[in-house]
Amino acid sequence: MMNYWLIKSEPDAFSWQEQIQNNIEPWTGIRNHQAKKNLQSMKNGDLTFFYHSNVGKEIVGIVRIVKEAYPDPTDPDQKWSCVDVQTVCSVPTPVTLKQIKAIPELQEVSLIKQSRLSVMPITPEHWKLLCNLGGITQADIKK
DNA sequence: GCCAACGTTGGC
DNA sequence: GCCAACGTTGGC
Repeated sequence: MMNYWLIKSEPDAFSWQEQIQNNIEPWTGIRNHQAKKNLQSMKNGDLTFFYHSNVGKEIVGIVRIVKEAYPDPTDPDQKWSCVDVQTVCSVPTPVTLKQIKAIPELQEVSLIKQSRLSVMPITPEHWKLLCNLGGITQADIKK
């Protein structure tokens, strides 16, 4: 059973270009309980949108979970979690927040409803729709 | 346990 | 730079 997610990053702090260069990246620094819960629900192979917050405000890429939740090494108390993500592909036509807000079917996505949440689930229906908007094909996200 | 004060995120 | 939304802290 495949699950879909969306993670946010401020490009000034960590951009999609850096993700591409690093290929596999530990997703550390999450300090919110709901986001932590979502991190811990991620399974190897799950696909995740990579969203640029603040600058760009658009979905720019797709990554895959390659290591399930483990203690965040950047947390001295080791009470927060992180996962490892691997670059899958870029989104040919980045999907902007503005676009998403303009589409009635997408009004329920957490990106809009819980604008401060940085790790959130995406329903399969929304995933498919967002892929279509971004020009992502099934072939792009196969191994 | 309530709530005011304060800090952070993120869109505009 | 502003501010809404929301989380956290600390006094009571």
